[in-house]
Amino acid sequence: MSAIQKIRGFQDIYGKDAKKYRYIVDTARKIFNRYNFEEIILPFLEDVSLFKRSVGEATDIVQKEMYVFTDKGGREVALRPEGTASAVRAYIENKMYAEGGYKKLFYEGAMFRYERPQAGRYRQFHQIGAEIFGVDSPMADAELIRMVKDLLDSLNIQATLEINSLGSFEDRKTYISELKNFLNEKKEFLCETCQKRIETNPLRVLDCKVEGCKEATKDAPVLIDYLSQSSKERYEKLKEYLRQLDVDFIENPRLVRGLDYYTDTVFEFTTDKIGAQGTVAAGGRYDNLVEQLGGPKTPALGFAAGIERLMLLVDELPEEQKLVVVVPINQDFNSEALKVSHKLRAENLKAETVLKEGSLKSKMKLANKLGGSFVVFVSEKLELKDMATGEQELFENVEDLIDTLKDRL
RNA sequence: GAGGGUGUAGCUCAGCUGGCAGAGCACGAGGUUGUGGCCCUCGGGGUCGCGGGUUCAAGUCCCGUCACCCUCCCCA
Repeated sequence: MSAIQKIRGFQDIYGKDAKKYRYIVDTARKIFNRYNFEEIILPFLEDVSLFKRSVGEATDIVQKEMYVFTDKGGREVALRPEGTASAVRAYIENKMYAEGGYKKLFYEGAMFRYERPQAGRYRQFHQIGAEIFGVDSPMADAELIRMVKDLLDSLNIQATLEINSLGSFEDRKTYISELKNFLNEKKEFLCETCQKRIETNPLRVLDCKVEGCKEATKDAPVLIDYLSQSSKERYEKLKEYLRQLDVDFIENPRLVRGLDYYTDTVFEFTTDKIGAQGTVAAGGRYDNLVEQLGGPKTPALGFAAGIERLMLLVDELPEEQKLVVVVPINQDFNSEALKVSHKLRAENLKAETVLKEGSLKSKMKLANKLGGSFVVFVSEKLELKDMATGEQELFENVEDLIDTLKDRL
């Protein structure tokens, strides 16, 4: 019988990695909570057209990377490739706009994209993200970015923040057609992929790392010159607020994002420490999306961070609660040992009963392997051993032992 | 979707121009019949990723396939 393997690009996260995962998510929860975001738990499966209409019909995500299938009811469904579309759908469907004011949501969980796996890129990967609905002011953009920075700071991750403004759809449309004209004139100097990108993703050409392309696009039209007055002002405000919040940033006039729905502010936190997939968190504003998906006109913005990528950058985990290993010295004391562990746990101590029967020596080896800081020997009496010093102390009853343990842990 | 690399013990890997499948670590038992780590002794472990081919003989050569890693593309 050959063993079954996991699906390509999918992974089991366990051991230290699971701890990192949990640590990252817990940290994010804490910080998002401080900023008064509410959690929303979103479905993994959505109607395909949700993503077609939000992420964009022409994007790689929709064209090549979605897990799409027909369910038993004949519905065309997709495993979500990202979280924003679902959040927006939920915002509209649950009429959260009717609550008045504005709405701040965060989510966490698996996303699915059928891509070739590589470092920091999986077919099932996990994101933490947050969205703000109903705020027009760039104050929100600044606070959102500050919040992402808070998260990275608490995880002790250094990343560079790049920002840009894409303006409105209209601004961008004019710009893109100008850019296409420019690129078509320079076509012969561009690399093969960029020649194709002129039609598929002209903004991306400006980001190309090939020297020839860099040279050819040096004098390319710059998006910011095409922005409306209000977009420019918004962008200036954002920069002012970011400085006020002590957020360092680099302006990258060529920064674009791969999803169609962005307007005005876009940002990206990147690092060069984890290989080719350097973007660790990214987001921006999407003022048209809610309306585009059938809701009332609502300005909105958000971001998402890749948990696996953050995991590559986290090396220190917070200290865990110390473990007490309860060892019956022989079988006659098994039931007493179970009771002792039970009592320790009832007092919020982390206890492991040695569940293997055998020589005391083998149980001690196990206690050591399990990482016990203390061992409690259970016989006619109770004896506490400090595994670091080897010192032992006798106790008349569990209560006294617990008191001593609480002091020492 | 394109290119390159790698699959041998639980882990890290060695195995030359084809000729008995190995090491270190880890694991188990014992040395101490009520005490871990260090040390010593002994021991268990392999369809050499999978399928086919060449050969007297394949871990080694050839073809296919799957998985992983890396790069491009794209993105978190």
